[in-house]
Amino acid sequence: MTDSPVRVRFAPSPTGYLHVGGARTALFNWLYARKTGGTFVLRIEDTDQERSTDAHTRVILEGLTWLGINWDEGPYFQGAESPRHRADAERLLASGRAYRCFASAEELDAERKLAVAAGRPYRYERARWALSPEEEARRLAAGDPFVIRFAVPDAELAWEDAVHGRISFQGRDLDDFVILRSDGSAIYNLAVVSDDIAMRITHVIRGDDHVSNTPKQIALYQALGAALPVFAHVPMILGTDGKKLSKRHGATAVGDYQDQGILPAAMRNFLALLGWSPGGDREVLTGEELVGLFSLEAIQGKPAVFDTAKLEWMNGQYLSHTGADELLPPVMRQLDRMGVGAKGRDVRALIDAAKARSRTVLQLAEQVAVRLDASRIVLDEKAEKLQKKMGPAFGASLTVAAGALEALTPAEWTPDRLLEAVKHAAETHGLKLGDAMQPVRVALTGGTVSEPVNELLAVVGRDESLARIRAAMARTQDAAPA
RNA sequence: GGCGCUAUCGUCUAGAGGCCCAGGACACAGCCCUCUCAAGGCUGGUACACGGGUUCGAAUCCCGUUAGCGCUACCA
Repeated sequence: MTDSPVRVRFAPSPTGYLHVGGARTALFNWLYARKTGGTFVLRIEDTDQERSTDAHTRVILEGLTWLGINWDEGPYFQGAESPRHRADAERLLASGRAYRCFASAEELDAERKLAVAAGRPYRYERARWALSPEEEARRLAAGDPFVIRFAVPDAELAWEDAVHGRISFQGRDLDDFVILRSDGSAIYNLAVVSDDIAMRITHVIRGDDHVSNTPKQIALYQALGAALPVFAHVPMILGTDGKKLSKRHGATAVGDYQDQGILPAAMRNFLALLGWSPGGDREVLTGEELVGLFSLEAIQGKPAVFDTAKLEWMNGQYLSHTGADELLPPVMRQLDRMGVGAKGRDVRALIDAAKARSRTVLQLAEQVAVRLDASRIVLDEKAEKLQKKMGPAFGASLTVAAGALEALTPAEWTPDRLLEAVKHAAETHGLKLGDAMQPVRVALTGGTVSEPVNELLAVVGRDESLARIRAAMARTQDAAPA
């Protein structure tokens, strides 16, 4: 089994967007495939006709692609495999491992309700619904609807889980579950096993919520005469309140993070570290390192809380270390959305100026926009406070700065010369460097935080910088009491 | 209720019997650097759920308790 080439699969059902939990499961499968030189198969489990949509399928594929998770085979659609599912059910029926059950859903529901009302656990009893051969033949001939149930063996159903170690269930604790509906379509557990066998899947890496399906599936593999794959059940992802991550917790879809300006590489790195650790103190890892270090056994057995603050920190790390060329497309897209044109400027220089102080592409684009377009300047709280605190000195500083800067020719408008000029002006007027710089920063950006002021001036440009300083001077004069 | 999984700082985790009166990262506080902030550096607080064993020795092994989570459908 384990000596045959590794084949793993990610099998989402297209009934919603690509959840971060699903994305992480996909990532683990992908990492394992890449690590072992195996094959990563994508299978869409669209057998729930009611809830599955093509739009969801598309979003899932886009999400995976965005994360850089590429698949080697597929996407296959489970719905197309129903003839094989049915054939497998028939085989089980023929071999006596499964049987027809004529109990209707209504009858069963009624019994269940009764049991619950009486406060006792409900169990499906095989004997309770058993029919004599004659009776079964009669109802079959009459065309009565029936489902096919799997006769769960009274035996231990155990496996060596790659993340949890040995897990064991007793067959007698499991009900005879339905494998084929009365309309002839397969139920999940049969469909999955049938597909995984047909696709020669060697390692089933999936969410923890499938642990209790596994004994049923193992019994099915055995009854179908197929070798068992290795199972690896990865724990759930929780919200900050310790509950399973859901819409209530805000962003849960991969697309949400894309919209918030998270870089795919950062998202991938963060997701990989959620429930898995390479050991030691490593945090920021390249895709290659992730692949090289990955192992199923190092996956954590307990659920992990999704910490947005750490994601953003991680994203900031990537933002700082990613070149402007690479950041240009997402920033341009965002500027576009904001309705800000590049005006023939080299946006890459602006990206380099602002990326170290941004945690998301959104923040970065906002900073680029301010440097591009004066109309986006809005005094923030700290800037207001500074201006108030400095009083007339604020305007005076600007006047000093303007004087020194105007003396510079366009050719002299370089970071070095700018720093020199401002320093000199500050000295001659007895100003502290900070008192000379901060008002300029506020005039140029509306905030008290930015790259060094001389670099800011250089990147905004001579005419534009001077215009912004003059505008700020005018503004402070208006605000000053008569 | 039954069955199963899990249990180290607020969060992500390192730790596979002595190296641990528990290490790193995020977050938080302070300091340094500095025109501001970020980055970087330094410092600080906070954790082995509880109770029994086993052992010369337990965060690490065993049992129990408690808690959280999952499953318990003609959903996937």
